[in-house]
Amino acid sequence: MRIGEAAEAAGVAAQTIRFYERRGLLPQPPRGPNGYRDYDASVLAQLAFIRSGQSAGLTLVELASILDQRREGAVPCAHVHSLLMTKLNDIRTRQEELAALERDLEGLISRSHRLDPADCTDSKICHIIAPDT
Amino acid sequence: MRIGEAAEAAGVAAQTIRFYERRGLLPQPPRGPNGYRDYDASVLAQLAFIRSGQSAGLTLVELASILDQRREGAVPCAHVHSLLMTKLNDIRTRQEELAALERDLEGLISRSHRLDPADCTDSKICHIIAPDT
DNA sequence: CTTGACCTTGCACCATGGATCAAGGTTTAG
DNA sequence: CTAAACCTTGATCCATGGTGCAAGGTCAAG
Repeated sequence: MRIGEAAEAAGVAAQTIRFYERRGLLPQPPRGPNGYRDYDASVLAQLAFIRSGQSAGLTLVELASILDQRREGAVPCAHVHSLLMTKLNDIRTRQEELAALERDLEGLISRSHRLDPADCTDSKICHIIAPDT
Repeated sequence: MRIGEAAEAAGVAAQTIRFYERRGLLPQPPRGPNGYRDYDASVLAQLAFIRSGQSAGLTLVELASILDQRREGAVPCAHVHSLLMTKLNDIRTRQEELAALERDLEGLISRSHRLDPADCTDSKICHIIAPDT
């Protein structure tokens, strides 16, 4: 199976497959006499895995580490579990940051309703966004 | 006031000031006979404004648009208000995305407790992260 | 005169996940 | 034979917000 067929079957661009190979997510496939990459069906499972992993918020580097373990013959479950736990923690932290930012923005917006544009002086540039009120 | 003094007074690196100038956030200051930038105090207000704007989640491009309006003599209040509203919407959307991702991750993690590593076949790569269950 | 601190410019680099282009080789169909 | 469609490599670019380096000019103190 050539790269274009694999790409179409997996729903990604052929360039993306080469990119994954360079990044170590996919192993280097055997080549035909013309230098073309010759894939077997397992590449489709790996591409599907990458997609699922990405939708779970894992980065390509993290997915590469999982695929590496797999290729070395290990069962990556424990590693995956710890990656997922870390990711979940990151997400919760990010959520708190966003919530804080949301409160800030709501404050600024409600303040903007009380302020008079005429009071917006050059020196402040914008009195809605004022240096730490 | 030279760039180093301005940088120290504002608490940013001198290179950052040059970077802002290139990005259009700061106007090109007059130069001394030696070619050195010669700032007046207003640059400090602008730097402070940039910091506040950033902490409100605005990008440098957005802040540049505000500062541009200011320099053209306009009162940017309406523009700022619309930027803030858009930003607030973006944040809420992002929060929902993160919440969905959090639920997905929790599902995967709880599933990982029920699964047996022995069932983790090569073809699936990792049965915790399985192509769309 | 020399040293050190400051300034100038321009360019390259960091991570992220690819997209796009250039210049050429191959294969397949008409 | 030729054109289209596919493949190869390598390089460059996107946005974000800077950081760092190199090579040189300037200025004040000792």
